[in-house]
Amino acid sequence: MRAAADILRQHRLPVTAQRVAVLSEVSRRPHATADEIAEGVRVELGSISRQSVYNVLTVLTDKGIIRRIQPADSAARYEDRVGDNHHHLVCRACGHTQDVCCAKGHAPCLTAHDHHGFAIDEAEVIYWGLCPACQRKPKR
Amino acid sequence: MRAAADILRQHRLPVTAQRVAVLSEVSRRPHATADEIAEGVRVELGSISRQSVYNVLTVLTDKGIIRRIQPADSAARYEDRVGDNHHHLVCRACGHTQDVCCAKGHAPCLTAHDHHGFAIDEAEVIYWGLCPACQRKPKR
DNA sequence: AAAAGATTTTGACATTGTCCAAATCACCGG
DNA sequence: CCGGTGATTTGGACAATGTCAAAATCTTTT
Ligand SMILES: [Mn+2]
Ligand SMILES: [Mn+2]
Ligand SMILES: [Zn+2]
Ligand SMILES: [Zn+2]
Repeated sequence: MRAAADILRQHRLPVTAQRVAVLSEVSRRPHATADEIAEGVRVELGSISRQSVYNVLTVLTDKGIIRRIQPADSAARYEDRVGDNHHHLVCRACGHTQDVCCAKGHAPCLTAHDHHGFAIDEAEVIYWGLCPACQRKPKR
Repeated sequence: MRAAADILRQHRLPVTAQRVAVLSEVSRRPHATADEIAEGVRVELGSISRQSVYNVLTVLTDKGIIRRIQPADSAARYEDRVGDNHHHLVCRACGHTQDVCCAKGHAPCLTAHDHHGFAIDEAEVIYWGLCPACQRKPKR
């Protein structure tokens, strides 16, 4: 995996400490929320504004360097792995998010039978359930 | 379709004007948000508190009378059609949401190849794209 | 018709984001 | 290496969507 700074330069984005730290954190901790990323970055950098975290995540997402996913009942999550059209397993209890390979190959990996005239560009699949840890916890 | 009041009684829920109106509105206008439902109910009832709309939607959802869906970049939406495991086509531009039959039969209609020990109870599929109307609008 | 329990309301509060203007920084050219 | 310039970062206000809790009101049941 290339260094964050190189990736930024490659996309002609000015290299700033905040961008390097946010991108590194996203790589280090897949599926983290903006807040979790901010925490991680503060360990590295000492501080970063909430707004900058959002700014950086947005520009990286727009450039296609990272991907944003937004499962129900959770803040948006971000990840490094782009372009491989994988899907997610999400725990209803703790929100733990796990990558899962696409059953088919490329996007869109499913075709709606009757697409009602929509021009579909992505089929998003989220498998909901309980992660192994939460299955063991007392149910109520 | 049975009258809202009957459905409520059938589930042993006290029948109130607010519940009847909210449930009717959800039936009448599939995939509406809580705010849109509130507007609709106010036409019927004159007024309803924001909190009651949420209370009613929550109890109806918990009883399985309606279903809540939460596409990215949109408030939660509600619908009548439960238990048929259908999916959705969502317009990236205007949020218009269209039902689409499940490619397979029952839930979970897809099986993750490697499910990483998760106990999966639902495979949620959202097809993203542009609705016919938004395809015609000038792109920018 | 009254009692008991559930629902509705009101108003405060939480979370997750976005908007804007001022301060600061990164990069380029000399 | 030093400014200048345009982009980025910050801080603070604000917006959207929900949730919490207590008091008032309604439904159901005797
Ligand atoms: Mn992933
Ligand atoms: Mn639907
Ligand atoms: Zn879990
Ligand atoms: Zn549209």
